[in-house]
Amino acid sequence: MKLTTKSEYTLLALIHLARHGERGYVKIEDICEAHSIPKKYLEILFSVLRQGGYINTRRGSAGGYMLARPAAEITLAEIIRLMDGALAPTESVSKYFFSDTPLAKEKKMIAVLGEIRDYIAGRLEQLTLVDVV
Amino acid sequence: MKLTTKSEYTLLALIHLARHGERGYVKIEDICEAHSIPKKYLEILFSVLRQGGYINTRRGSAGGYMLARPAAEITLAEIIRLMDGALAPTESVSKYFFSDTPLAKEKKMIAVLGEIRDYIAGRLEQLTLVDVV
DNA sequence: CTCCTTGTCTATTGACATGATAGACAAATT
DNA sequence: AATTTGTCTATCATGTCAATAGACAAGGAG
Repeated sequence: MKLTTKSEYTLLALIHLARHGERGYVKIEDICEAHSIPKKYLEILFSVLRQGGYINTRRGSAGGYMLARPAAEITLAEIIRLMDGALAPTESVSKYFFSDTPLAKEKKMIAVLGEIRDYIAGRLEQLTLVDVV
Repeated sequence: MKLTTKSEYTLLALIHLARHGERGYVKIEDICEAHSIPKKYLEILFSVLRQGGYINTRRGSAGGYMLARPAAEITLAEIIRLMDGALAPTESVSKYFFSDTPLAKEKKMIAVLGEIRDYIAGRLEQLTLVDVV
């Protein structure tokens, strides 16, 4: 499991959008100023969110970004997976990538790590943006 | 939290030593062959373990490596911390590094991540080498 | 219709960590 | 003395993270 500034900035920005709610589009610069995020960097992260269908955009003045789905339907797990990859501590215990890691043959290690993965995934899949706003 | 091949190779090697038990020193090459670990790379990892007091060494023929402490007293948590750093998902929820991360001001996020950290740390601190041999 | 505002795209960068390798050196056993 | 093994220093390729720059496209305001 990885949790880089990609996920962190993204979650911050999404929380910002969730707080702003239905009151129209939010300019990227407002978000960046509020949380000290480099503008050009957040643009890249937002382009991933847009392609993932999480946000709607509008250009021109009065343009900006807005949540495309209800905050209650966006889980922390999917955002982190989208930005930083699988939640498993190591590849060999990821549900979707059964590629070999050095530990792959140590069944007890795999069991331990799998258990931790299940906890992390379970917890983060329960939580949505509304829980952290 | 990070779990790279450093921790993975190290855990594998320690498990190997634990299985060999009191039956004398184990050559690094035997370990490498058994688990497909690059020899020169494992040497580096072993030097960290030695400086940490986890293994004893002996040179010359019939030399090699041996656990310096009972396997039951070596937790998975300390090995992973030694090789890959803190167990917390992100710096801002690490017990020892309260440095600022972007999420630092979002109390609910910190609570969630702290909870996950506590679970991971608790689990890995309970488990020792004998549990995974 | 034109200007201004804002998002979109392509690319490039520096810093750092990971994973690995090579070779000289030191110590202990036979 | 010869052989075996660990120890040390150094270097390397690759990839990711984090950030920045600049040209371009689209929409709204006047």
